[in-house]
Amino acid sequence: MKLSDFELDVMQLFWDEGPCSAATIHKWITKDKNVAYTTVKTIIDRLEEKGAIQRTSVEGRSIIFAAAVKKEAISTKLLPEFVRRFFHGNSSQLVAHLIKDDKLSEEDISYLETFLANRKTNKGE
Amino acid sequence: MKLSDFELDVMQLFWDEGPCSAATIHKWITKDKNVAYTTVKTIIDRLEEKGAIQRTSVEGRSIIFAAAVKKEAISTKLLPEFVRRFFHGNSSQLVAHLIKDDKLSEEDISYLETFLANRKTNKGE
DNA sequence: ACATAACTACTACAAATGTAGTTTACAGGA
DNA sequence: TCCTGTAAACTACATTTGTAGTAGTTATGT
Repeated sequence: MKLSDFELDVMQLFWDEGPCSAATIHKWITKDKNVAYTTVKTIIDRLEEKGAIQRTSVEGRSIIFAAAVKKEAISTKLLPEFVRRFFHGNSSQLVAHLIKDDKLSEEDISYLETFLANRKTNKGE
Repeated sequence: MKLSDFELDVMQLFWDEGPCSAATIHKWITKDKNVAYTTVKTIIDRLEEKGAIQRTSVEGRSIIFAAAVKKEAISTKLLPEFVRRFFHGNSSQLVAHLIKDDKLSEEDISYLETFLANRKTNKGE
């Protein structure tokens, strides 16, 4: 399933905020860019056609949609492609890039340390 | 400058292999997928229009093109967007994802641990 | 000098994408 | 019950993208 940029932005909201109506998505989207309700609705229609979201219920006149594919499923497919394209398929180069560009905040670093520590613990048994 | 998937694949070759002709690019591309020479030529024409590549010389009947934008410039723009989309703008989650998916070797991970440790040391003084 | 192969430039076209208007239907308030 | 506003469904359209054909031109070997 191939999703466009705009479609991915909408999926982002379904993934992060859970099931909701087109009107709600529109409300969120317009915080970033000014698009008509019908534009968002069209994207939602296409996402439904593609099977990326599905109807779960109805609230008044509004249809409630929810993601039908996991974010993981998409990122797991796109990440290797991204790494291939810009880092010769070598993930460690990507990490090096992040480090070099100082993209890792203190918080990121703590998170990673914890993550690595836990990993080691689990490995050990 | 927005480049399509196919355009990025061609840029990849200019970036990695240096200046070359459309015929050469075509030869490389067809290792992966079967497309006509004119298709590749069209992509090259569009890349030139977009200013992503430029003519550097002529060899016989062939025009030699070379990348006019750095790969870094593109990845530096696309990576944050990618991270925003799939990892809440949080680079460490991307790294964690790579580790979880076994995309990093033990060596990569050791390197990362060392980096994290050093970083803390440097911060402390 | 000429023919020919190959390379460029131009044209074409369907599908996808971003964007939004128009029409229809119905939920909910007066 | 009827009106009205809102949401869904459908239609529209320019641009981008992937894909390739055709026509024109020229380097080069004979």
